[in-house]
Amino acid sequence: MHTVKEAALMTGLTEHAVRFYTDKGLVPSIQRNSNNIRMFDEESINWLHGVKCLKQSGMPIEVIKMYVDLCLEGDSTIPQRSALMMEHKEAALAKLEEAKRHIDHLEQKTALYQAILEQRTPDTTNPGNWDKIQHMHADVFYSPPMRKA
Amino acid sequence: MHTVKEAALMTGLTEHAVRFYTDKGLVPSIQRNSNNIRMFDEESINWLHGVKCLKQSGMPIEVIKMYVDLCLEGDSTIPQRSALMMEHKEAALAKLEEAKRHIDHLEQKTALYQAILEQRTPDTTNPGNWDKIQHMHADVFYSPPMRKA
DNA sequence: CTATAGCCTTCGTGTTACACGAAGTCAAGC
DNA sequence: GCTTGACTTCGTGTAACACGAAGGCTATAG
Repeated sequence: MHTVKEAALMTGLTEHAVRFYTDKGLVPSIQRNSNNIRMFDEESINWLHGVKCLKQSGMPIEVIKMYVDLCLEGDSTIPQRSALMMEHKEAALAKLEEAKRHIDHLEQKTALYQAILEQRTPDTTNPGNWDKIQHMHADVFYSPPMRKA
Repeated sequence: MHTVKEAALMTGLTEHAVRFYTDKGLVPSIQRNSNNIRMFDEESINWLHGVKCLKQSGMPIEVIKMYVDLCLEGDSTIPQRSALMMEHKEAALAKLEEAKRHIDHLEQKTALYQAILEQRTPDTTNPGNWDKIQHMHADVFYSPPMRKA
């Protein structure tokens, strides 16, 4: 049996978030002891993990709540739950793909910066270098610094 | 040259967001025509893409603004920009890893649901199935629906 | 010439998922 | 008996827009 503080540590959530989730009914297995203190058993910790997973993968609290409520209604809601999860998984996968593209983008930027820095500030005054330099800077971010303004 | 609407379409942002970003100074290359209308050239579209990338990978607008301002200061800020990007890339990578774990989690859930559904509602009334059923439901999400309450 | 459409502005409110602090209340342990 | 740690409610703040309203400009089409 764990307290809020422990549950927070175990899940990587803040105490605020843990209380918030329990108060919203996202941790149905939770119990209070005689002193009204939230007691988390392993199952409750699992729910917290699950809620964290769903939330961090983009599901709004409201929808998580719906899902939890469906769980509480018993086996008859399994088809709906399944559909919900499938949909959400697809959405999360799409986001993951986009995140990968963003990472690629960032990789390119950092690689460019590294290339520039490893050249130890190429001699900008030597016209012979200009092509190279222009080209190098050309995409960091996303053009040579504008001096238009 | 593109209008706000076009820029929104091209980048996948909303018009609101595009105006928001330009007003915050995140698109330094943007110009207004004689009728005070925002005109996006290719460079501005690129900035929008870049801002979108940074934001969606978790960078707060405020920090993006700092980065853009550094860009405008010229080559002398390249080391800072590089460091900023490296840090952000690392953070984004960490998030990506976590996202992957979440996806794994979701895969398991959906697989479990599929398994249950493909068995076409196993006969819950037959005690011979109970072990199987209990076990199957045991992790969907994250225990058999509580009937404690 | 006027009507419509598209762009602009500012204003104001709503949203999500908390973060944070304050104030006050318990119960347990030293 | 005092500190500690848990609890409560209250209230405010935040980010990054979303959305609508009101009002104004300009270009174009009929």
